[in-house]
Amino acid sequence: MDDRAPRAATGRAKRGARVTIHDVAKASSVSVTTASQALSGQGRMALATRERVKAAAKALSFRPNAIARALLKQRSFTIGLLTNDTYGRFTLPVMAGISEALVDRGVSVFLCSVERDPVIGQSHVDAMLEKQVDGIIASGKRLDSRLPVDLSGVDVPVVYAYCEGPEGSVGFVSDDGQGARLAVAHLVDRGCRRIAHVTGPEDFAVVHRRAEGFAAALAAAGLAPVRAEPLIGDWSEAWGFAAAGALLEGPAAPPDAVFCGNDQIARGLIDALTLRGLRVPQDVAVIGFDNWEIFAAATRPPLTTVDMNLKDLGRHAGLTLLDLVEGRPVSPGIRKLPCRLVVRASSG
Amino acid sequence: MDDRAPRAATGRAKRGARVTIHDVAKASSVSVTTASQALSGQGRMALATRERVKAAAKALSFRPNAIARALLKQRSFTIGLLTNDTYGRFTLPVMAGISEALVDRGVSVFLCSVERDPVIGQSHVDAMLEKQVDGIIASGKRLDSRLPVDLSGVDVPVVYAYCEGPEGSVGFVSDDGQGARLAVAHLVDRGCRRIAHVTGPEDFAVVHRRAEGFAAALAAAGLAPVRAEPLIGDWSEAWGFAAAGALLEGPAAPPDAVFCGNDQIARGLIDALTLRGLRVPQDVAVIGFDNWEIFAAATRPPLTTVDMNLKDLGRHAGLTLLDLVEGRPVSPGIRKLPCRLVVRASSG
DNA sequence: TTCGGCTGCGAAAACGTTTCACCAAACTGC
DNA sequence: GCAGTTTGGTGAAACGTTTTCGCAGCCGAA
Repeated sequence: MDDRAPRAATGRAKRGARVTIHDVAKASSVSVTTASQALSGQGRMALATRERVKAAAKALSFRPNAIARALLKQRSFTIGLLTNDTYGRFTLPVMAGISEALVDRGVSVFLCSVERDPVIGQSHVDAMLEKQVDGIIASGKRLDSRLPVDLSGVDVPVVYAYCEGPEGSVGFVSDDGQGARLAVAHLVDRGCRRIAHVTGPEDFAVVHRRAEGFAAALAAAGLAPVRAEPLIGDWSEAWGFAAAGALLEGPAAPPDAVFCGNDQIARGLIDALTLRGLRVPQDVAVIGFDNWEIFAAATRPPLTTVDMNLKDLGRHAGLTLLDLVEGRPVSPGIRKLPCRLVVRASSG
Repeated sequence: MDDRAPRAATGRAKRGARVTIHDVAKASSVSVTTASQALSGQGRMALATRERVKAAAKALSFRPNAIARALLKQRSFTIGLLTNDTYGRFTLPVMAGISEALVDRGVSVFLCSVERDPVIGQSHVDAMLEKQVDGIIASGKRLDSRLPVDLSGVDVPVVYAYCEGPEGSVGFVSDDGQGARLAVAHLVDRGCRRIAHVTGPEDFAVVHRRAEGFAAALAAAGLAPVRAEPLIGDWSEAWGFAAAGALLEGPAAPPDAVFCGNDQIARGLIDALTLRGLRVPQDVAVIGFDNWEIFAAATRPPLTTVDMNLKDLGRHAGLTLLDLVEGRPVSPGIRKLPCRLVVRASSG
C-alpha cells in the first residue's frame, strides 16, 4: 500500500482533527461497538467484517486514544519515576531498564527530578497523581537515603529502586556485599594474597556492605587483610592517588592487590602506582566498583570492576510495580540483586 | 485542620475509589457545574458558595482527574522527550531544563530512550501519540545527527534540542563558535600568545564550529595559531595525552596555551604536561569544553572550560514547544544559544 | 405593571473509548 | 414446524471533567 495514502486521509479535515473509532466505524459501515471489538480481537463477528474494520483503521491510520481508554478503564498505562539523582549516574541505567521492561506492555514513564527540594518534589508527585499514574518508582543515588517526598499516603503502588523506602515497602538494591566477594574471589583466584581495600566515606551504607563482603571473602579464602581496617576517604581520584602512598609507605609489605570502593578511586590509585614505577596488574592488581565506563575503560590498563546491574534492577522494579498495579501478590521487603564482575586488564 | 481527616474521607469506600468532583458537589450541596466553576475561579456565584465548595474539596482532598480534563480539552499537558543519548551526558541537563520550565505550567514529560533502533523508536513515538502528548522534543548527543525516527508525519508540534532536525523545523543548539571565541579571548586576556587547538574527530560538526571560533578569535586578536591546523584526534584522554607530545616535540616553539575540544582531552593533556614538568597554567594554560563536572573539577588544577548551558537550552526548547502547542507564532529555524566560560585554575 | 438586566445556579452535551445487555436472523435437532 | 442455540451485530451507559446555554428570581426604571 502506498504509504502516503493514510497521510492524505489523516489530513482530511483541519489540522488536529484526529481520526476516532467513529470514523473507522463509519468507513466500514459498522457500529462503534463492532469496530472496537474488531480491533481488539474481542466479540463475535464474521471474519470478513473484522478484516474490513482492520483495513479501514489502517487506511485511516487510526490511533486509539489512550486518554479515553484510561478514563474508562481507570488505568493509564503510565507510571512515574521520581529521582533525586540530578547527575543521572545511577538513575539513567535504572530508567533504561524500567523503560525496556515496560515499553512492550504499553507503559510509558514520566521522569521527574526532585533534587533536594520537598516542595518541588511534592508538586511533581501531585502532578503525577493528577495524571493518574498507575504506580510510582522512587529511585535515588544512594542506597541509604530517602527522597525528599512522602509517598506513604499515595493511593497507588510504590516501588523503591536503589534508594531507601519506609518499613514494609517493596524495594530493589544491589547486593554490594556479593559484588565485593566476587571481586576478592577473583583476585584470590589470580594468586593475590595481600589484598587491601580503599573506599569512600563511612556514612555511606555501601561502604560498609562492600567492606563486609571484602572481609568475608578474605576470611573464606583463609587470608588476613593487609590492613586491619579499610582505608576510608572520599569517592575521588585524589583520594585514590593519596591512598597509594599510604599503602606503600608503611613498614608493612605492600599489597599485591587493591579492591577499591569505586572506579574513581581505582583510577587515582592506578595513576599513583604507575607513577611509582609499579606495574598494574603484575605488581599490584586493582579492581574498582560501579563500572562507570567512562572511567573504567579509560584507565590504563582498563579497569576490572564490579557492575551493579542497574539496568536489571530497573527491569525488576518495573515488572514488580506492574505486578502490584495488576493486583498480583508481591511480598514486601528489600530484594538484593546480584552484581557482576567485569574483567578487564587491571586484574591480570 | 487535622491532616488526617482528609485521609479518612478519601478512604470512605474501597481502595481505589477516587474522590471526584461529584463528591465535592454533593458535599457542598451544589451542582457539579457550580463545583467545577467554584474551583476554577470561573462563573458567577456567591462568594460564600465558592468558599464552601473549596472547603469541601480540601476536606475530601479532591484531586481533579487530569485524564478526564485532557479528554475534554484535547490537551493532555504532557509532552514527550525523545533521546538517543543513552548515557545521558547531554540529555539529562536538557531534560532538567525542560522539566523546570514546564512543571509550574502543569506539564509532565515522558522520557523515551530510542538508542539506535528505528523500530524501538517508532514504538515509543506511537505510544506517545496514543497517549496524546501535546508535543515532542527530540534531543540527541550530537548536533549533527538525527534520531532514528521520522517525526515529519506526526501531527503535534516538534522541537529539536541539541540534535539535527529536518528543513524548516524549530531547533535549539549551542553556539559552539561563540564558546570557542570566549575561551580564546580569555586566554588572550591572560596574556597568552601562542595558542593551540586540540580537538576531536573531523566528522563531528562541533569540531568545525569550535575550530572556526578558535580561528576567528585569534584573528580578531591579531594572532596566528601556533599550528596551521587544529590537532585532530578522538574525544579521549589518551588523545589529549598524546597531543601534548605532538605539540611539544616539534621544531616550533611550544604553545603557551591550549584550547581543547572537550574536557577529557584537556584532562589527558594536563596530565601529560605535568608529567613533562610543565606547570599549568604558568607554562601552559589549558581550557576544555563541556564543563563535565566530574572531569573538569577533578583535573589538577581544576579546569577552565566552556559550558554549553544545556539546561538553558532545555528551558528554551520547552517554552518554545509550549508556544507552538498553544498556537503562538514561532518562526522556524535553528537558534544558537550562547555558551558561557567557567573559569577555574587551569587558565591562570 | 411591564420590561430589561443582573445574579446565582443547574441541566446537559461533549471528549473517545469499552462493555454489558440485548436483539434479529439463521440454523439445529427432532 | 417449533423450541432452542448460535451467529453477527447494535444501543447505550459509563469514566470525570468543562462549558454552553438557559432558567428562575429579584431589582430598578419607565
